[in-house]
Amino acid sequence: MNSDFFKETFMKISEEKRQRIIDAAIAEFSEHGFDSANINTIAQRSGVSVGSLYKYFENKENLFLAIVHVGVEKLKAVLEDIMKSDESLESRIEKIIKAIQVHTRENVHLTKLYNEMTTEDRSNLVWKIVSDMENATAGLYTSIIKEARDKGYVREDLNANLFAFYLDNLFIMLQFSYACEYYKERMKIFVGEDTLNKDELIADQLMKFIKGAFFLK
Amino acid sequence: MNSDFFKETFMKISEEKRQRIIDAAIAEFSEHGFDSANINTIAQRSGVSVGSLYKYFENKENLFLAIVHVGVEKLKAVLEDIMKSDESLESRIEKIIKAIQVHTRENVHLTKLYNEMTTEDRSNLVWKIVSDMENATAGLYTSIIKEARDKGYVREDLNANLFAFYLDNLFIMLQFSYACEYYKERMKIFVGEDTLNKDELIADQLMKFIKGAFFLK
Amino acid sequence: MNSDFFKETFMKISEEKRQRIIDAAIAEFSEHGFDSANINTIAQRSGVSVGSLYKYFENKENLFLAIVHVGVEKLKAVLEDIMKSDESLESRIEKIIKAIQVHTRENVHLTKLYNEMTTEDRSNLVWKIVSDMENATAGLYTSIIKEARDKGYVREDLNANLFAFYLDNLFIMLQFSYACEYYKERMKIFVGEDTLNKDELIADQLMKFIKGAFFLK
Amino acid sequence: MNSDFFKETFMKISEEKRQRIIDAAIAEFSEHGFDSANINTIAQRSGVSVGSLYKYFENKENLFLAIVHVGVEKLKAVLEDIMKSDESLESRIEKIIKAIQVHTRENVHLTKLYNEMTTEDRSNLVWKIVSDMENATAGLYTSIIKEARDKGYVREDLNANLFAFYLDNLFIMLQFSYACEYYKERMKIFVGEDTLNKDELIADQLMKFIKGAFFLK
DNA sequence: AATGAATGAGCATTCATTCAT
DNA sequence: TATGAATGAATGCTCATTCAT
Repeated sequence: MNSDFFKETFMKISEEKRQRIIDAAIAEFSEHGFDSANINTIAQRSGVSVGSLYKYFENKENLFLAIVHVGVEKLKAVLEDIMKSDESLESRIEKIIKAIQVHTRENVHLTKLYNEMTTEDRSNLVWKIVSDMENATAGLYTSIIKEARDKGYVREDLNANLFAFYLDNLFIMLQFSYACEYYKERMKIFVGEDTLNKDELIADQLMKFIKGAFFLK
Repeated sequence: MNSDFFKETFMKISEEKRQRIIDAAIAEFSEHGFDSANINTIAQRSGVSVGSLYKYFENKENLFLAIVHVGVEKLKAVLEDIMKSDESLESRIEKIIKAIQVHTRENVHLTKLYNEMTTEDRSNLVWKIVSDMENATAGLYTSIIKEARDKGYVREDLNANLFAFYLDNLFIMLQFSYACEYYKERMKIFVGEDTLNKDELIADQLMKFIKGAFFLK
Repeated sequence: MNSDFFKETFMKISEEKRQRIIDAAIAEFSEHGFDSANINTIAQRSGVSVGSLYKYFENKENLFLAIVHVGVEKLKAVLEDIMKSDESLESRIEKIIKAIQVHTRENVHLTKLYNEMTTEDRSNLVWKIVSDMENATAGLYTSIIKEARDKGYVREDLNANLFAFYLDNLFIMLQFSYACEYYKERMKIFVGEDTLNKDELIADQLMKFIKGAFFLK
Repeated sequence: MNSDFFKETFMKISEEKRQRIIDAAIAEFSEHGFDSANINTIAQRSGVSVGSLYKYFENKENLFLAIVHVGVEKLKAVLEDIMKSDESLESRIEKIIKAIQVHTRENVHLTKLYNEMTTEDRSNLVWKIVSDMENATAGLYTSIIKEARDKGYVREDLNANLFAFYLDNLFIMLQFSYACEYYKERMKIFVGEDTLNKDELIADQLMKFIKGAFFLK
């Protein structure tokens, strides 16, 4: 963990307690946003006193940033894992789509938090944490696309940077559509009520969409 | 205007005063988010007393919802205007992209507000307002795509609903990338610092991306 | 009143309410010192809501400074009134002593506050307010002493500045001895339990002490 | 040491550690006042755990009182040393003035603490500790003055108790003027900026002032 | 005996909402 | 109808004190 946001003491407590705090904070922040999130509630939810919380984190903002950091690292790990294999662009994209479906469902709060972050006043600070990941994935996408283009696997006339951008846009919206109430409702309009059972359809069609965009026919 | 969110009195005041209130509220809510937005500040900014504000709107939430409603209607008008022409799918998509670029720049606050809305807590209420528009656009996209598919203009194997969904996803992210700090920063990673001067490139490549996804070659 | 410390709104309320707030604040601050003084208690004591208090004063510190200012102005008025007459040094000193006895008893809280002030961390800020008075009285004392010296009424070998300093020191201690618990107890050691009935003795002997110090015999 | 304020355990630790605690406490209390003084900071400053501190002292108040006691004893020693010689009143006063100048500069914290003590709230408790010294010095001053008066060395018409009182008042103010920020600033008004280099002048004039008050001419 | 992590009551300050004028 | 002063509940943060190790 990046210790810019928490004090030494936070690493001295039991792994289990640390996790309880992180979980409670992610839940609270993702449900209410930064301003309305209640530190006292986080303390209660995690079975820790407010005083202790302030022993671990300088203030509310740092707790928030630490939490964001955790979320980012988790997502980064998932994506890098996939991207660093040496499979084809096509199969990597397919894997990412599936991974997003699984990871997002398992980390709904984290994804909500990510959406929350994009609205904050604090986005400059937040940006410092997230940019690391965004840079990493952007770079990966772009280079893989370039490689595929140079090998003649995908159309020549595409701008690798922008295609990577649109690709990532589709992925981000996919995440939100699985986690955030608003986007979940919105997806129902297109997919129907039982979105849960349509994972495969959603993935297949997205794959088709993306392949069409990228590949020669 | 939909009177679910404001009291009769709001329609009795001058158009100009009403607009001042709406503008001030949009600015305040989009800058600080729902919770941190300050009703007293909105009153000041719009040159109206708090007392009056509460004569026009039941409470903070209703003011927010009324504002959201305004934003939605505005966006809806832009989109419907474009979609209701009888041009080809391709040229309509092109027009939407350009329209988003122009409209978003002119209505940064509104777009931020839209992002804000997608955030928890109030999303159920918000959904009631937005669903109307989302349904409309979703329906439009889908039917146009179906039509094009039936006419053999686009690939046969696409699911019109889902392709419409991904299309709209790309549009939403494009809006945010032009208006919200976080997404603006993120776009820079892919496009470089001077995103302002790359409107055409961004539009062209997005067009290429979408055309590839949809069209036969 | 010096408006550096309160907001306009404070002058818009009724004289009576303003006085209640000032009295409550003086009492609270003089009893507990700056840090332990409780704003919520001041609000209650003065029959005003906390919210209102914060409408009148930016924060706790400004309320404190405003209060100090009031006290200083009051004392200043008393002293200047006496010093500006054109009586002899001797009779002016006598009048000051009597005035201190009366004023201090009538403004016990204010005098306690003055003692409190001398200990505060905040003494730089406080100093700005008080220095005005201290400068005024110091100047007055010094010039009167100089005048008396030049006229040959008092000993020639005295340094007017320093004699003014010691004179004022005696006056300050006299005030505290009438108002602050600690100094009251201490005075009893010298004067006996019923200090209350010994005003005259105390004044006479102090007069004798000072006259001896100043005057030729 | 008077064990009313500390537990047995405090005497069982090394002299050096004890001194560290006392020094840290004097510094903290004199810098911030009783309420804002931070026990945890005192623990850190003295390199002792909070737990231990509470093993030595029942609570914050008792630590404060113990500290006050130390300060009082120190001052008492200085004064008694001087007063118990059998020199003349005049030379004893002179010695006290010089001693105050030296001692105060060496024990600024202690003097600030003394001023702090005179403040409300705790003054009853404090009084119990200080009264011992005040009684001693008051008695000493008074008896010496009486003696001098009976011997015809000083004016007959003075009330020994009250003259002792005023004398002590001058001494107290001298101390504060050398140690406490507020009083230091105030002294500058009378003496000018470089008070540091005017020790002799200050002492000489005070001597003159007091001698005038006491002695026949 | 010594430690220092944990506790939670307490307080300054904000702001949605009300209501007398 | 309009005003804006008044309200007071709510919350981030601190620190004296405890107690398991």
